[in-house]
Parts: sequence; structure tokens; C-alpha cells
Amino acid sequence: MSMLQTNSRPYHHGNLRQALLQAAETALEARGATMLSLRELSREVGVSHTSPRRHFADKQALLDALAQSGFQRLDAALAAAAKARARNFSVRLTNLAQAYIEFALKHPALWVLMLEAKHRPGAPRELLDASDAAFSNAPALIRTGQAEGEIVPGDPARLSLTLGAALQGLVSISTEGKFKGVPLEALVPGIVKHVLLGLRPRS
Amino acid sequence: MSMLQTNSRPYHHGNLRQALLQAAETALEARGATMLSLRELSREVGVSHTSPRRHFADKQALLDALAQSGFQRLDAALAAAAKARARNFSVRLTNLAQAYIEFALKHPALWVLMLEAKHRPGAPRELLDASDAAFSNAPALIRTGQAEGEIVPGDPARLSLTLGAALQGLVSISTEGKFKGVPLEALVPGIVKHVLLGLRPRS
DNA sequence: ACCTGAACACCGTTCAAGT
DNA sequence: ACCTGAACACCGTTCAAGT
Repeated sequence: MSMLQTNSRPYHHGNLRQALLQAAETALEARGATMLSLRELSREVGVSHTSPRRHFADKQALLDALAQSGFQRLDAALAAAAKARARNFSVRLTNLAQAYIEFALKHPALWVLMLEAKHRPGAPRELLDASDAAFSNAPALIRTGQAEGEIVPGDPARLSLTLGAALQGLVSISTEGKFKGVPLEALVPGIVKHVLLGLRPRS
Repeated sequence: MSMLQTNSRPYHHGNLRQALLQAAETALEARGATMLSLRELSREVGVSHTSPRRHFADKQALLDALAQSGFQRLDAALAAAAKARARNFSVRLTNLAQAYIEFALKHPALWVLMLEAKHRPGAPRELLDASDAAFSNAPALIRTGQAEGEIVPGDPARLSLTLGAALQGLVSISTEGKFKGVPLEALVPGIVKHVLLGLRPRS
């Protein structure tokens, strides 16, 4: 009866949306996106299998919401890394890069989900906005670098595309956080150096 | 009866494995990986829903085989692009890059499947081998560049990682083949140039 | 408002059986 | 060898109904 209801789990659950997202993320990292079942999530959260419908139109909507929260957390992590003061520009750039890699390696399944969700035709606007926000951190730092004379002139978005793409690709190319046995974290400084100095010899 | 059998579709189908892979790829690009059903593929190919079992242990095995064939085709496309003769090195590098981008944009759903399959823990060795082969084209070209004095000395694998990652990331970052409205093909020369010359001003 | 239970039309996978 | 049909234990989604 109602006497059994507690504040942490009232009749109307109170937090079903958040509880479902949390359970989904755990299940996602543990068993993969293919194995994720709304019914199973409902069971874990302790609610009937039709309840999620109140908060998510369908399974895809739940996955989109999860991806969106991922982009928001990525944005926060990158912003924090970019804000950290450091003696020279390339160190700050490396810090941003490391934060990016760290996030991807920490939530590998969520990472894949984020990319998929973003690419899907008809992805919700909110999701794309969250993604754009996260990917605006690198251009902002590049702009700072230009002001300091550390970066060639040009459109910051275009210039940071090379760095951002290299980092994004580093994660995609690697398997289990490594490339040819070397952990990605150890590869980041080299990547940043190459992007700054280029592969062509400086006569 | 047996009189109705034709050479193109004998009783034992003859080509069920290939037919399933073809149908799967078509369905994949048309409806997405989530919507892909073995039973539906069986119906399309005209076979009972248990027949795929003869050729693929389970659904994942079929997807892995599809991803593997993707890597093999990517390898062929990249090898062809790298072989094409061109006056100077950076043009050859750009050609390779364009072939890479072209493949990814031509088969977007297959592309995602390939990356996922490769990242999945327990991915079959054959799949990883096919992936490694495809990703060996860039280091090979970098090695050539070093011989011509166009690329700084160093481990070709490490050096080409920056280029390969940048291209891979370019696809991942983009939505519907565009980045901020600009088609990826138009962005490739700039990326290659940045990777060669670097973002830091050349005094 | 928020949640439930029954019902519908699907799945993937297994297994004994057919040619 | 290769394929089939029935059966099992699941899905996602819909809908009328409960508090």
C-alpha cells in the first residue's frame, strides 16, 4: 500500500526518466547497443514495460536522449580542459586533446552511440545542438592561438577541423584504446605536434 | 519440382551466402542496422528463415562478414588510388585521401558497421586482418614520401596515423557528408595541406 | 498526470525432420 | 550437404483501463 512508498521511489517514481537513462547507459556499456531492451530496462528500474512510453516516444528517442547527455558531458569536460591555465599554447592544445581522448575511451559504447545518433537522418535538433556545442571548444582555443601568433591566420573552424578530425579519427582507428599496442594517451602529444608542425620537413 | 530449378537459383540456391550479404547491405543502407532482420532477408532471398544458419552462425556473424567485405573493398579502392601516378607527392596524398572519403560517403551505413565491428571485443581475426590491410595503404605512401624527401623522418606508421586519423575523423565529424555546409570532398585538400605544412606559422 | 495488463505482430535461435 | 516447419522465449508498440 501507500505506506510502503518511500521518498526515493514514490508511486509516480518521480525520476523515471533519469533512472531509465542511467540504466540504459550502464546496460549500453556492459552489453552493447544491440542487446539493449526497453523491457529489460523497465524491469531493472522496477516499472511496467509500458511506462517508458511516458518519457520517450520510442526506443530511438531514449537512445537520442542518452547521446545528447553524452555530448553535454563531453562539452563540459572539454571546456574545463581548455580553461586550465598552462605555460605555452601547445600544452594547452595537448590538454584539450587528452580530455577528448579520455572521454571517448571512458565511455566507448556511448561514444559510438553519440556518433551514430548524430549521423542518423532526422536526428533531433537538440542533439545536433549539443554536438555542435561540444565541437566548438577546439575552434575557440585555435582562435586564442591565432591571437598569440602560434597559429597561422585563417578561419578557426577550418583550422581546428584538422585537429578535431585527427583526434576523432584517432579514437575510431584504434581498437580497445590502443593503436599497434600503444595507448592513445601516449600518442596524443605526437599527433598534436604533427598537426602544429606538419609532416613536411621545415627546411 | 526439379524441372522448375534454374541454373541461377538451383535447389541448394548455390549462392545463398552471397545473396544474403548483398540483401543485407542493401537493407542496411536503406533502413539502418537496427532495422535489419534475418527473417526479412531470408524472405527477400526466397529461402526459409532458418537457412542463413548454414552460412552464418548468428546475426552478428553475418554483420561481421559484411564489414569484412567492406574493408576488402576499401583496401582495393585505396590501393588503386595510391597506384595512380601523379606529378608531385602532395597530389598523390590528396588522391588517396579523396578515395578514402569517397568510400565512406558512398556507403555511410556500411561505414558505421565497419567501425563498430572492428571495435567490438571478440571481433574475428579475419575482420581485423582486413581492416589492417586497408589501413596499411597510407603508411606505404608515407614511406614513399620519405624516400622523396617530402616527409620528415620517423616511423611511417606513426606519421601516417596523423593523416589517417584526420581523414577518419573528418567523416565522423561531418553530418550527411558536409561540415558546416561544405562538402567533404572540398575540405580534403585543405586537410592534407594542413597535415603537410602544420598549423604553426613557418617563420 | 502517471502507470498497468493484455494483445499484436514481429524477432533470433534451436531442433527434429525432410531431400 | 543443404534446407524446412514448428516451437520457444523473447522483443517494441498500441490501447483500454486503473489510481
